[in-house]
Amino acid sequence: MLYGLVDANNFYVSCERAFQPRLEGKPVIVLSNRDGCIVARSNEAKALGIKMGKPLFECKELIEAHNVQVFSSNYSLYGDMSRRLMSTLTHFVEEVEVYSIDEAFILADGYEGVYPSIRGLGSAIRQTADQWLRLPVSIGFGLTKTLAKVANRLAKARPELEGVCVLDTPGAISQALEEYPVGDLWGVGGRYAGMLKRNNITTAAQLRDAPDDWIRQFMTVNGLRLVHELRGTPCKLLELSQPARKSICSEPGFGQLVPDLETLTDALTSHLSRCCEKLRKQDLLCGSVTVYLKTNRHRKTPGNGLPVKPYYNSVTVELPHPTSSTPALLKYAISGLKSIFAFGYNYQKVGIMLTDLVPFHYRQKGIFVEGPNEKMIQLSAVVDKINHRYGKDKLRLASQMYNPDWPMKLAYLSPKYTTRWEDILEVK
DNA sequence: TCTGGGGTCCTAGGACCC
DNA sequence: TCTGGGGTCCTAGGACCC
Repeated sequence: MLYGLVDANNFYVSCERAFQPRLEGKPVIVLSNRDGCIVARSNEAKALGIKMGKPLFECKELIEAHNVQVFSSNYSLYGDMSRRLMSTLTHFVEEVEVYSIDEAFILADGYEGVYPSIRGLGSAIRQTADQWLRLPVSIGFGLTKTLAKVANRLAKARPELEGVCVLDTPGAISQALEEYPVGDLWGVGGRYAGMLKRNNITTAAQLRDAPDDWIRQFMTVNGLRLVHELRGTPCKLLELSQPARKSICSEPGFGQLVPDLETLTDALTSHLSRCCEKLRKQDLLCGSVTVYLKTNRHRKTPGNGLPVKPYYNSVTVELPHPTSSTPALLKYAISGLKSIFAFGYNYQKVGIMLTDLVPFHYRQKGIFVEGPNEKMIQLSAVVDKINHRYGKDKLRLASQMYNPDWPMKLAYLSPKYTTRWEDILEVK
Protein backbone atom coordinates (compact mmCIF):
# COMPACT_ATOMS: atom_id res chain seq x y z
CA MET A 1 0.00 0.00 0.00
CA LEU A 2 1.35 3.40 -0.98
CA TYR A 3 0.27 6.96 -0.41
CA GLY A 4 0.24 9.19 -3.45
CA LEU A 5 0.28 12.96 -3.71
CA VAL A 6 -1.16 14.45 -6.87
CA ASP A 7 -0.28 18.11 -7.26
CA ALA A 8 -1.10 20.40 -10.17
CA ASN A 9 1.95 22.29 -11.42
CA ASN A 10 1.71 26.09 -11.05
CA PHE A 11 -2.01 25.52 -10.67
CA TYR A 12 -3.46 29.02 -11.17
CA VAL A 13 -1.21 29.65 -14.15
CA SER A 14 -2.13 26.27 -15.62
CA CYS A 15 -5.85 27.07 -15.30
CA GLU A 16 -5.33 30.26 -17.33
CA ARG A 17 -3.27 28.40 -19.90
CA ALA A 18 -5.87 25.67 -20.28
CA PHE A 19 -8.12 28.22 -21.98
CA GLN A 20 -5.45 30.37 -23.61
CA PRO A 21 -2.91 28.10 -25.26
CA ARG A 22 -1.01 31.13 -26.55
CA LEU A 23 0.35 31.43 -23.01
CA GLU A 24 2.30 28.15 -23.34
CA GLY A 25 6.01 28.70 -23.02
CA LYS A 26 5.61 32.32 -21.96
CA PRO A 27 6.22 33.80 -18.52
CA VAL A 28 2.85 34.10 -16.73
CA ILE A 29 1.96 35.23 -13.21
CA VAL A 30 -1.26 35.33 -11.18
CA LEU A 31 -1.91 37.95 -8.49
CA SER A 32 -3.49 37.78 -5.04
CA ASN A 33 -6.82 39.40 -4.21
CA ARG A 34 -7.03 42.97 -5.39
CA ASP A 35 -3.88 42.52 -7.45
CA GLY A 36 -1.54 43.01 -4.48
CA CYS A 37 1.07 40.26 -4.58
CA ILE A 38 2.29 37.53 -6.89
CA VAL A 39 0.88 34.16 -5.80
CA ALA A 40 1.54 31.90 -8.78
CA ARG A 41 4.27 31.82 -11.43
CA SER A 42 4.92 29.77 -14.50
CA ASN A 43 8.33 28.10 -14.75
CA GLU A 44 9.40 30.80 -17.20
CA ALA A 45 8.45 33.50 -14.68
CA LYS A 46 10.34 31.66 -11.93
CA ALA A 47 13.38 31.52 -14.19
CA LEU A 48 13.27 35.31 -14.55
CA GLY A 49 13.71 35.58 -10.79
CA ILE A 50 10.15 36.71 -9.99
CA LYS A 51 9.64 35.70 -6.37
CA MET A 52 6.59 34.20 -4.71
CA GLY A 53 4.65 36.63 -2.53
CA LYS A 54 6.36 39.76 -3.86
CA PRO A 55 4.19 42.86 -4.29
CA LEU A 56 3.34 43.49 -7.93
CA PHE A 57 4.72 47.04 -7.97
CA GLU A 58 8.18 45.80 -6.96
CA CYS A 59 8.35 43.63 -10.08
CA LYS A 60 6.94 46.09 -12.59
CA GLU A 61 10.22 46.61 -14.46
CA LEU A 62 10.97 42.91 -14.78
CA ILE A 63 7.42 42.29 -15.99
CA GLU A 64 7.56 44.97 -18.66
CA ALA A 65 11.06 44.06 -19.79
CA HIS A 66 10.14 40.42 -20.42
CA ASN A 67 6.52 40.89 -21.45
CA VAL A 68 5.28 38.76 -18.55
CA GLN A 69 1.55 37.95 -18.87
CA VAL A 70 -0.31 39.05 -15.74
CA PHE A 71 -3.65 37.78 -14.39
CA SER A 72 -5.87 38.72 -11.46
CA SER A 73 -7.11 35.82 -9.32
CA ASN A 74 -10.09 34.13 -10.93
CA TYR A 75 -11.26 31.93 -8.08
CA SER A 76 -14.45 30.88 -9.83
CA LEU A 77 -12.30 29.31 -12.53
CA TYR A 78 -9.67 27.81 -10.22
CA GLY A 79 -12.27 26.39 -7.84
CA ASP A 80 -14.17 24.76 -10.66
CA MET A 81 -11.04 23.34 -12.31
CA SER A 82 -9.99 21.99 -8.92
CA ARG A 83 -13.33 20.23 -8.48
CA ARG A 84 -12.93 18.68 -11.93
CA LEU A 85 -9.40 17.50 -11.19
CA MET A 86 -10.45 15.87 -7.91
CA SER A 87 -13.35 14.16 -9.60
CA THR A 88 -10.99 12.88 -12.30
CA LEU A 89 -8.91 11.19 -9.60
CA THR A 90 -11.90 9.19 -8.41
CA HIS A 91 -11.84 7.41 -11.76
CA PHE A 92 -8.53 5.83 -10.75
CA VAL A 93 -8.64 5.32 -6.98
CA GLU A 94 -11.36 5.01 -4.41
CA GLU A 95 -9.79 6.99 -1.62
CA VAL A 96 -9.05 10.62 -2.32
CA GLU A 97 -8.29 13.25 0.30
CA VAL A 98 -8.63 16.74 -1.12
CA TYR A 99 -5.81 18.48 0.70
CA SER A 100 -5.88 21.90 -0.91
CA ILE A 101 -7.15 23.59 -4.05
CA ASP A 102 -4.40 21.97 -6.14
CA GLU A 103 -3.37 18.87 -4.19
CA ALA A 104 -4.88 15.54 -3.23
CA PHE A 105 -3.58 12.54 -1.35
CA ILE A 106 -4.66 9.17 -2.71
CA LEU A 107 -4.30 5.63 -1.51
CA ALA A 108 -2.81 3.39 -4.19
CA ASP A 109 -3.71 -0.11 -3.20
CA GLY A 110 -4.58 -3.18 -5.26
CA TYR A 111 -4.06 -1.57 -8.67
CA GLU A 112 -1.25 -3.87 -9.73
CA GLY A 113 -3.72 -5.94 -11.74
CA VAL A 114 -4.91 -2.92 -13.72
CA TYR A 115 -1.61 -1.14 -14.29
CA PRO A 116 1.75 -2.79 -14.91
CA SER A 117 3.30 -0.85 -12.04
CA ILE A 118 2.65 1.99 -9.65
CA ARG A 119 4.45 4.21 -12.14
CA GLY A 120 1.90 3.09 -14.70
CA LEU A 121 -0.94 4.27 -12.47
CA GLY A 122 0.79 7.62 -12.01
CA SER A 123 1.37 8.05 -15.73
CA ALA A 124 -2.27 7.21 -16.50
CA ILE A 125 -3.49 9.87 -14.06
CA ARG A 126 -1.13 12.41 -15.55
CA GLN A 127 -2.18 11.66 -19.06
CA THR A 128 -5.88 11.84 -18.23
CA ALA A 129 -5.55 15.16 -16.38
CA ASP A 130 -3.81 16.53 -19.45
CA GLN A 131 -6.36 15.16 -21.88
CA TRP A 132 -9.53 16.03 -19.97
CA LEU A 133 -8.49 19.27 -18.30
CA ARG A 134 -5.26 20.41 -19.94
CA LEU A 135 -3.73 20.51 -16.46
CA PRO A 136 -0.15 19.34 -15.94
CA VAL A 137 0.18 17.38 -12.68
CA SER A 138 3.01 15.72 -10.80
CA ILE A 139 2.61 12.61 -8.70
CA GLY A 140 4.74 11.25 -5.88
CA PHE A 141 4.27 7.87 -4.19
CA GLY A 142 5.66 6.87 -0.80
CA LEU A 143 5.11 4.72 2.28
CA THR A 144 3.71 7.71 4.15
CA LYS A 145 2.15 11.04 3.28
CA THR A 146 5.38 12.83 4.14
CA LEU A 147 7.39 10.57 1.83
CA ALA A 148 4.77 11.05 -0.89
CA LYS A 149 5.32 14.81 -0.51
CA VAL A 150 9.07 14.31 -0.90
CA ALA A 151 8.50 12.13 -3.96
CA ASN A 152 6.15 14.70 -5.44
CA ARG A 153 8.74 17.42 -5.16
CA LEU A 154 11.32 15.21 -6.85
CA ALA A 155 8.83 14.41 -9.62
CA LYS A 156 8.60 18.14 -10.29
CA ALA A 157 12.29 18.88 -9.97
CA ARG A 158 13.67 16.07 -12.17
CA PRO A 159 12.43 16.17 -15.76
CA GLU A 160 13.78 12.67 -16.45
CA LEU A 161 11.12 11.26 -14.07
CA GLU A 162 8.38 12.53 -16.39
CA GLY A 163 6.21 13.76 -13.55
CA VAL A 164 6.01 10.54 -11.55
CA CYS A 165 8.33 9.55 -8.69
CA VAL A 166 8.00 6.38 -6.63
CA LEU A 167 9.85 5.96 -3.33
CA ASP A 168 9.07 2.41 -2.30
CA THR A 169 12.39 0.76 -1.47
CA PRO A 170 14.71 1.51 1.50
CA GLY A 171 17.53 2.31 -0.91
CA ALA A 172 15.53 4.76 -2.98
CA ILE A 173 14.12 6.44 0.15
CA SER A 174 17.52 6.85 1.81
CA GLN A 175 19.11 8.21 -1.29
CA ALA A 176 16.32 10.73 -1.75
CA LEU A 177 16.42 11.87 1.87
CA GLU A 178 20.20 12.28 1.91
CA GLU A 179 19.96 14.85 -0.87
CA TYR A 180 16.79 16.51 0.37
CA PRO A 181 17.12 19.88 2.18
CA VAL A 182 15.48 19.65 5.60
CA GLY A 183 13.78 23.03 5.12
CA ASP A 184 11.80 21.66 2.14
CA LEU A 185 10.08 19.01 4.27
CA TRP A 186 6.37 19.22 4.94
CA GLY A 187 6.10 20.65 8.45
CA VAL A 188 9.50 22.38 8.54
CA GLY A 189 9.17 26.11 8.04
CA GLY A 190 11.73 28.88 8.27
CA ARG A 191 11.98 28.84 12.07
CA TYR A 192 12.57 25.12 12.42
CA ALA A 193 14.95 25.08 9.45
CA GLY A 194 17.10 27.72 11.16
CA MET A 195 17.03 25.89 14.47
CA LEU A 196 17.95 22.59 12.79
CA LYS A 197 20.79 24.17 10.86
CA ARG A 198 22.26 25.53 14.09
CA ASN A 199 22.23 21.94 15.31
CA ASN A 200 23.98 20.70 12.16
CA ILE A 201 20.90 19.10 10.67
CA THR A 202 20.59 20.13 7.04
CA THR A 203 19.22 17.09 5.22
CA ALA A 204 16.04 15.08 5.65
CA ALA A 205 18.14 11.97 6.34
CA GLN A 206 19.87 13.69 9.28
CA LEU A 207 16.50 14.66 10.72
CA ARG A 208 15.22 11.10 10.27
CA ASP A 209 18.19 9.83 12.30
CA ALA A 210 17.91 12.37 15.13
CA PRO A 211 16.94 11.07 18.61
CA ASP A 212 13.22 11.04 19.42
CA ASP A 213 13.61 12.86 22.77
CA TRP A 214 15.46 15.72 21.14
CA ILE A 215 12.85 16.08 18.40
CA ARG A 216 10.03 15.95 20.93
CA GLN A 217 11.63 18.65 23.01
CA PHE A 218 12.37 21.12 20.23
CA MET A 219 9.71 20.40 17.60
CA THR A 220 6.77 19.14 19.69
CA VAL A 221 4.79 16.05 18.82
CA ASN A 222 4.29 17.34 15.28
CA GLY A 223 8.04 17.07 14.69
CA LEU A 224 8.04 13.57 16.13
CA ARG A 225 5.26 12.54 13.76
CA LEU A 226 7.23 13.97 10.86
CA VAL A 227 10.34 11.98 11.83
CA HIS A 228 8.39 8.75 12.15
CA GLU A 229 6.85 9.34 8.76
CA LEU A 230 10.34 9.79 7.29
CA ARG A 231 11.23 6.39 8.76
CA GLY A 232 8.25 4.89 6.97
CA THR A 233 5.70 4.68 9.80
CA PRO A 234 2.44 6.38 8.84
CA CYS A 235 1.32 8.89 11.49
CA LYS A 236 -0.86 11.04 9.25
CA LEU A 237 -3.73 9.09 7.82
CA LEU A 238 -5.99 9.87 4.90
CA GLU A 239 -8.83 12.17 5.95
CA LEU A 240 -11.66 11.20 3.69
CA SER A 241 -14.41 13.34 5.14
CA GLN A 242 -13.86 17.03 5.51
CA PRO A 243 -13.53 17.86 9.21
CA ALA A 244 -16.00 20.50 10.36
CA ARG A 245 -14.72 24.04 10.13
CA LYS A 246 -13.73 25.65 13.40
CA SER A 247 -13.63 29.22 12.25
CA ILE A 248 -14.43 31.38 9.29
CA CYS A 249 -12.68 34.66 8.76
CA SER A 250 -12.27 37.51 6.35
CA GLU A 251 -9.71 40.27 6.49
CA PRO A 252 -9.07 41.74 3.08
CA GLY A 253 -7.36 45.13 3.06
CA PHE A 254 -8.99 48.24 1.64
CA GLY A 255 -6.48 49.12 -1.05
CA GLN A 256 -6.30 52.52 0.60
CA LEU A 257 -5.99 53.78 4.15
CA VAL A 258 -9.16 54.50 6.06
CA PRO A 259 -9.45 56.83 9.07
CA ASP A 260 -13.21 56.98 9.74
CA LEU A 261 -15.66 54.72 11.50
CA GLU A 262 -18.27 55.02 8.79
CA THR A 263 -16.08 53.54 6.07
CA LEU A 264 -14.84 50.84 8.45
CA THR A 265 -18.44 49.91 9.22
CA ASP A 266 -19.11 49.68 5.51
CA ALA A 267 -16.17 47.32 5.00
CA LEU A 268 -17.06 45.30 8.09
CA THR A 269 -20.60 44.80 6.78
CA SER A 270 -19.25 43.59 3.47
CA HIS A 271 -16.80 41.11 5.09
CA LEU A 272 -19.41 39.87 7.49
CA SER A 273 -21.87 39.28 4.66
CA ARG A 274 -19.22 37.21 2.92
CA CYS A 275 -18.46 35.19 6.07
CA CYS A 276 -22.15 34.59 6.72
CA GLU A 277 -22.64 33.29 3.20
CA LYS A 278 -19.85 30.77 3.83
CA LEU A 279 -21.41 29.92 7.18
CA ARG A 280 -24.82 29.19 5.67
CA LYS A 281 -23.35 27.32 2.74
CA GLN A 282 -21.77 24.91 5.21
CA ASP A 283 -24.93 24.69 7.31
CA LEU A 284 -23.31 26.11 10.39
CA LEU A 285 -24.29 28.55 13.10
CA CYS A 286 -21.83 30.86 14.79
CA GLY A 287 -21.64 31.41 18.55
CA SER A 288 -19.21 34.30 18.81
CA VAL A 289 -17.71 36.94 16.60
CA THR A 290 -14.29 38.59 16.80
CA VAL A 291 -13.55 41.95 15.20
CA TYR A 292 -10.07 43.36 14.79
CA LEU A 293 -8.58 46.51 13.48
CA LYS A 294 -5.03 47.26 12.34
CA THR A 295 -2.80 49.85 10.76
CA ASN A 296 -0.31 49.21 7.96
CA ARG A 297 2.88 47.72 9.37
CA HIS A 298 4.77 48.37 6.12
CA ARG A 299 4.23 52.10 6.16
CA LYS A 300 7.16 54.16 7.34
CA THR A 301 7.41 57.78 8.40
CA PRO A 302 9.63 59.63 5.95
CA GLY A 303 12.84 60.70 7.65
CA ASN A 304 13.19 58.39 10.63
CA GLY A 305 11.95 55.28 8.83
CA LEU A 306 9.85 54.18 11.80
CA PRO A 307 6.40 52.73 11.26
CA VAL A 308 3.61 55.27 11.27
CA LYS A 309 1.77 55.14 14.65
CA PRO A 310 0.83 51.47 14.77
CA TYR A 311 -2.44 50.28 16.25
CA TYR A 312 -3.89 46.84 16.74
CA ASN A 313 -6.89 45.87 18.76
CA SER A 314 -9.49 43.16 18.79
CA VAL A 315 -12.60 42.19 20.67
CA THR A 316 -14.67 39.03 20.87
CA VAL A 317 -18.42 39.23 21.39
CA GLU A 318 -20.36 36.17 22.49
CA LEU A 319 -23.86 35.80 21.13
CA PRO A 320 -26.74 34.87 23.42
CA HIS A 321 -27.51 32.04 20.99
CA PRO A 322 -25.81 30.80 17.80
CA THR A 323 -27.12 32.16 14.52
CA SER A 324 -26.25 32.50 10.85
CA SER A 325 -28.38 35.55 10.19
CA THR A 326 -26.33 38.40 8.73
CA PRO A 327 -28.29 41.26 10.36
CA ALA A 328 -28.24 39.54 13.76
CA LEU A 329 -24.47 39.01 13.64
CA LEU A 330 -23.88 42.48 12.26
CA LYS A 331 -25.40 44.08 15.34
CA TYR A 332 -22.78 42.45 17.56
CA ALA A 333 -19.95 43.00 15.11
CA ILE A 334 -20.64 46.73 14.85
CA SER A 335 -20.86 47.13 18.62
CA GLY A 336 -17.48 45.34 18.78
CA LEU A 337 -15.98 47.61 16.15
CA LYS A 338 -17.18 50.73 17.99
CA SER A 339 -15.58 49.49 21.20
CA ILE A 340 -12.11 49.14 19.66
CA PHE A 341 -12.17 52.05 17.23
CA ALA A 342 -9.73 54.87 18.02
CA PHE A 343 -9.52 58.23 16.29
CA GLY A 344 -6.31 59.45 14.72
CA TYR A 345 -5.21 56.36 12.83
CA ASN A 346 -5.21 55.41 9.19
CA TYR A 347 -6.44 51.85 9.18
CA GLN A 348 -5.36 49.26 6.66
CA LYS A 349 -7.61 46.41 7.64
CA VAL A 350 -10.73 45.57 9.54
CA GLY A 351 -11.04 41.83 10.02
CA ILE A 352 -13.76 39.57 11.23
CA MET A 353 -13.69 36.02 12.50
CA LEU A 354 -16.65 33.78 13.26
CA THR A 355 -15.91 31.10 15.87
CA ASP A 356 -17.73 28.61 18.10
CA LEU A 357 -19.30 27.12 15.00
CA VAL A 358 -21.95 24.46 15.47
CA PRO A 359 -23.92 22.46 12.90
CA PHE A 360 -27.31 23.96 12.11
CA HIS A 361 -29.22 20.96 13.44
CA TYR A 362 -27.64 21.39 16.89
CA ARG A 363 -29.55 24.61 17.45
CA GLN A 364 -31.74 24.58 20.47
CA LYS A 365 -33.81 27.17 22.10
CA GLY A 366 -32.45 28.39 25.41
CA ILE A 367 -34.56 28.08 28.50
CA PHE A 368 -34.58 31.75 29.34
CA VAL A 369 -33.66 33.34 26.02
CA GLU A 370 -35.29 33.03 22.69
CA GLY A 371 -33.75 30.58 20.28
CA PRO A 372 -32.20 31.59 17.00
CA ASN A 373 -34.63 33.56 14.93
CA GLU A 374 -35.61 31.01 12.31
CA LYS A 375 -37.29 33.58 10.13
CA MET A 376 -34.20 35.76 10.00
CA ILE A 377 -32.10 32.73 9.05
CA GLN A 378 -34.55 31.81 6.31
CA LEU A 379 -34.51 35.39 5.08
CA SER A 380 -30.73 35.27 4.77
CA ALA A 381 -30.99 32.03 2.80
CA VAL A 382 -33.32 33.74 0.33
CA VAL A 383 -30.93 36.67 0.01
CA ASP A 384 -28.14 34.19 -0.77
CA LYS A 385 -30.20 32.62 -3.52
CA ILE A 386 -31.03 35.95 -5.11
CA ASN A 387 -27.44 37.11 -5.00
CA HIS A 388 -26.24 33.85 -6.44
CA ARG A 389 -28.58 34.31 -9.35
CA TYR A 390 -28.33 38.04 -10.00
CA GLY A 391 -24.81 38.80 -8.82
CA LYS A 392 -22.80 39.44 -5.68
CA ASP A 393 -24.22 42.12 -3.36
CA LYS A 394 -27.29 42.79 -5.48
CA LEU A 395 -29.16 42.62 -2.19
CA ARG A 396 -27.15 43.99 0.71
CA LEU A 397 -27.55 45.64 4.07
CA ALA A 398 -27.87 49.40 4.22
CA SER A 399 -24.69 49.85 6.27
CA GLN A 400 -22.79 48.44 3.32
CA MET A 401 -22.84 51.61 1.28
CA TYR A 402 -22.59 51.42 -2.43
CA ASN A 403 -19.34 53.19 -3.06
CA PRO A 404 -18.32 53.30 -6.70
CA ASP A 405 -15.17 55.26 -5.83
CA TRP A 406 -13.58 52.23 -4.23
CA PRO A 407 -11.15 50.85 -6.72
CA MET A 408 -12.01 47.19 -7.17
CA LYS A 409 -8.60 46.11 -8.25
CA LEU A 410 -9.01 43.22 -10.60
CA ALA A 411 -7.40 44.72 -13.64
CA TYR A 412 -6.27 41.51 -15.30
CA LEU A 413 -9.21 39.18 -14.80
CA SER A 414 -9.80 36.38 -17.29
CA PRO A 415 -13.30 35.12 -18.20
CA LYS A 416 -15.06 32.52 -16.02
CA TYR A 417 -14.81 29.95 -18.77
CA THR A 418 -16.48 27.10 -16.91
CA THR A 419 -19.00 28.71 -14.56
CA ARG A 420 -20.67 31.55 -16.46
CA TRP A 421 -22.79 31.03 -19.57
CA GLU A 422 -21.65 34.28 -21.22
CA ASP A 423 -18.00 33.29 -20.80
CA ILE A 424 -18.11 29.86 -22.38
CA LEU A 425 -15.80 29.63 -25.36
CA GLU A 426 -17.36 29.40 -28.80
CA VAL A 427 -15.97 26.98 -31.34
CA LYS A 428 -16.29 28.22 -34.86
C1' DT B 1 11.71 22.17 60.72
C1' DC B 2 7.91 20.67 57.77
C1' DT B 3 3.37 24.31 53.81
C1' DG B 4 -0.75 19.13 48.78
C1' DG B 5 -1.92 17.19 44.78
C1' DG B 6 -4.61 16.53 41.77
C1' DG B 7 -7.77 18.43 38.01
C1' DT B 8 -10.13 21.74 34.09
C1' DC B 9 -10.62 25.63 31.21
C1' DC B 10 -9.08 29.57 28.80
C1' DT B 11 -5.86 32.51 26.35
C1' DA B 12 -1.90 34.15 23.93
C1' DG B 13 1.67 33.10 21.22
C1' DG B 14 4.26 30.42 18.10
C1' DA B 15 4.85 27.11 14.70
C1' DC B 16 3.14 25.36 10.39
C1' DC B 17 0.18 24.67 5.75
C1' DC B 18 -1.62 26.26 0.90
C1' DT C 1 0.67 55.31 -4.45
C1' DC C 2 0.62 50.06 -4.43
C1' DT C 3 2.59 45.03 0.35
C1' DG C 4 -2.68 38.12 0.14
C1' DG C 5 -6.10 35.66 2.55
C1' DG C 6 -7.42 32.08 4.28
C1' DG C 7 -6.74 27.96 7.79
C1' DT C 8 -4.77 24.22 11.65
C1' DC C 9 -2.45 22.47 15.76
C1' DC C 10 0.41 22.64 20.04
C1' DT C 11 2.22 24.56 24.36
C1' DA C 12 2.83 27.23 28.47
C1' DG C 13 0.94 29.69 31.96
C1' DG C 14 -2.69 31.58 34.75
C1' DA C 15 -7.11 31.26 37.05
C1' DC C 16 -9.90 28.49 39.26
C1' DC C 17 -11.87 24.10 41.47
C1' DC C 18 -11.95 20.50 45.29
